[in-house]
Amino acid sequence: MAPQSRPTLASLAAQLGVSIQTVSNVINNPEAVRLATRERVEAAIKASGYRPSIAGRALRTRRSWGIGMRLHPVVDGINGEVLDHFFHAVTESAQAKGYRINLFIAADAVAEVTALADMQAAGAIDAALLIDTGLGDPRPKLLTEVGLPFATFGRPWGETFTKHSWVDVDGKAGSYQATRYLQSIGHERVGYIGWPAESAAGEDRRAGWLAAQAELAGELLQAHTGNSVRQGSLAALELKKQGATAVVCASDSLALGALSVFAEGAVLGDELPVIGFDNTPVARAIGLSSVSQPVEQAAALVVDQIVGQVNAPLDFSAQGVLLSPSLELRKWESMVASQPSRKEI
Amino acid sequence: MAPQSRPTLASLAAQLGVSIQTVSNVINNPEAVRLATRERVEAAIKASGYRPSIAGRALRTRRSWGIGMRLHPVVDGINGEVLDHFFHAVTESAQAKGYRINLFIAADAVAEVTALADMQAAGAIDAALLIDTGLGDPRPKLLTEVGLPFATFGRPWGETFTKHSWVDVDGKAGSYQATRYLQSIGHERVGYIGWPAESAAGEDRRAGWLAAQAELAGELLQAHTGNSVRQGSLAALELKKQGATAVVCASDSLALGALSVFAEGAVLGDELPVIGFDNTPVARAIGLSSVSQPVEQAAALVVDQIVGQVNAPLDFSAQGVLLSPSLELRKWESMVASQPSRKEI
DNA sequence: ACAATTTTTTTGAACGTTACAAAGACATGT
DNA sequence: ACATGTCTTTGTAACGTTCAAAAAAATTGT
Repeated sequence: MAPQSRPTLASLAAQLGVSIQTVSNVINNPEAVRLATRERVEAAIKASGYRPSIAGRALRTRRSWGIGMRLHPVVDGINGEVLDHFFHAVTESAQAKGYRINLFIAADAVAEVTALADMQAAGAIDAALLIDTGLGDPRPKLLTEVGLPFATFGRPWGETFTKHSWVDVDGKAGSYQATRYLQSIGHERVGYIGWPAESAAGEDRRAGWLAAQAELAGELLQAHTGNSVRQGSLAALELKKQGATAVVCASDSLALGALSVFAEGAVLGDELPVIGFDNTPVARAIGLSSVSQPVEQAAALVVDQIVGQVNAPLDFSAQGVLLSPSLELRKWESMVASQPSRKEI
Repeated sequence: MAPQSRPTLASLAAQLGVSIQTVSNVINNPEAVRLATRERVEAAIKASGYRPSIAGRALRTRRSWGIGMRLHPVVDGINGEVLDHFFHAVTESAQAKGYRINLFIAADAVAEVTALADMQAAGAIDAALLIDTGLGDPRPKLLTEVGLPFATFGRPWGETFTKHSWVDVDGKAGSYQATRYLQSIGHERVGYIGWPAESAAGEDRRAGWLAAQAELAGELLQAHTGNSVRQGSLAALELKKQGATAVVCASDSLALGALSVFAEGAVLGDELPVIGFDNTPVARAIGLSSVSQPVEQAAALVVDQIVGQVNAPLDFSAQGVLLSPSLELRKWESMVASQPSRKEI
């Protein structure tokens, strides 16, 4: 009634001379309304710019259309780009299905679950999306106990608790492909630079290289280290000493470091004997080949899983999907990471 | 009543033998309740794990405690890290004040405003946070017309519409400081590598270098280019030809490129004659000096501004805050970006 | 002991929506 | 004309919360 206030079902109904329920039906159950009435109501809705109140709707239906997602601490930055991309894709997929992403921060896994449970209790979210599952991750079990629907980006590692929906990328397949490629262009002694064995995803990536190199029955040249560029360089130097002529790396950061060792003598346009992981912008800029994760597809699938669970919470057909990454081949484009031959520029 | 359902004010009240309003008061207006009653109610609340329904609350109070924030397309990645950090800090600040961040995506500025207006109409958000203001940005004006409280990270550039709250970092002061530092360690011919003149933030950063170099009355050596590492290298090469001995760059990406030209002959531990901007992890890894933005402070302030506007929408005391960046000085740590002298490792 | 005052608690209504059931309109077959 | 069935519309109630005002209880002063 008040001129300033936003339109509601009641105000529209009064204006049109129909009942509130009829207007509601036009929105939620159009087939139940006679065509003539429907069109009249739809026109009024459009003209008024009416939007259903999510509070009113949530109160009545007990659905918030919110998905809780923890914003992890800023990680390396160079590798966080994959998560960045994933975030974007998830938000897009969720939005397309009518869901909104609710961000929050938490200090650790337990605090994350507590925060999610609180948000659920408050009716702020219908489900959660977990990122970056690790070995023995406690969150899936806890969330299941709480009764909050969820899916994870990252498979369940180890035996802890596996009855949930997840999407992950097959790191093993990626590094296998990368290693085989380096072999195919003439490298027999392909080394691997990766993370400590505690990292489940890291071990997965290592397994692919291992499988490919084992086929050649040569010496296995590998290094476990941190994720910095510097550490990549140091590890690369060591592997080169041991006779490696090329390396597959667990990340682009490590690959960037390895370049300074393995790109020696190469000129712009060459295929570099180093392959990274995650296909970050840095790799693109430099012309570094890298294993690319199908981030958008993963995001779409994980949102599908979440929506499915929200709509059918009883149907406990938890499923996992393992996506295959692809190898992005490139030639050296930029002179970073080694002294360029000046004439090439 | 039902054993499964979550506690509500009504269920608590019934259980305690008090009225609903009393329980509500314990939560929102504790001073109004007698101590003995209050403690009894508080104990029951804690024991039951009760959380107020945000839907019920929002419906009644017309406050959603949501802040809309657009997730921008993944940018360079190497520089997006600043935004990443800002996102994190904003979420943390907002959460500490009881607000939740609602993510969404939009194709362009107009779509962003439309989406925000829709969310406001639906009662999903109370306010918006705009990021990355550009020259002639249409959003502040549009949002003001819509009547949605907001603040921006980024000052209003140009004359378009300035009556709004904002927080920004003084890029000019940062590059001035950087240039002066390079001068102080012996460089007279400090060049500048920046972005095209269309970039308002870029021009701001350039202005600081300009001011510092103008004081020496020497030749002004500068280049406008894109933001890639490669372009940084090319520009650096050109400036070096013209006689520059050091450069200040508009970003760490550019600085990374410039290093391959200006770090020639340097050894690990040297102070590099290149200074970047935004203090990204890459700069940290390499040992590149960089201008650091006070991201967390900016986030806290912009959230303060938003909360202030939500609570006092009539008080139109739009204010801008300009924060000073700091110069992070480093010494060359990693061998990326140039051939390392092998013995140093 | 009682009126006046203050403190504490309760009552009733409303925020906007949808589920459910019932009523009304309309057509069909006898 | 009337019962029967289908299609369309409407009334009532409820989701959980807070506001405003009224009622009840406790405190104070005389």
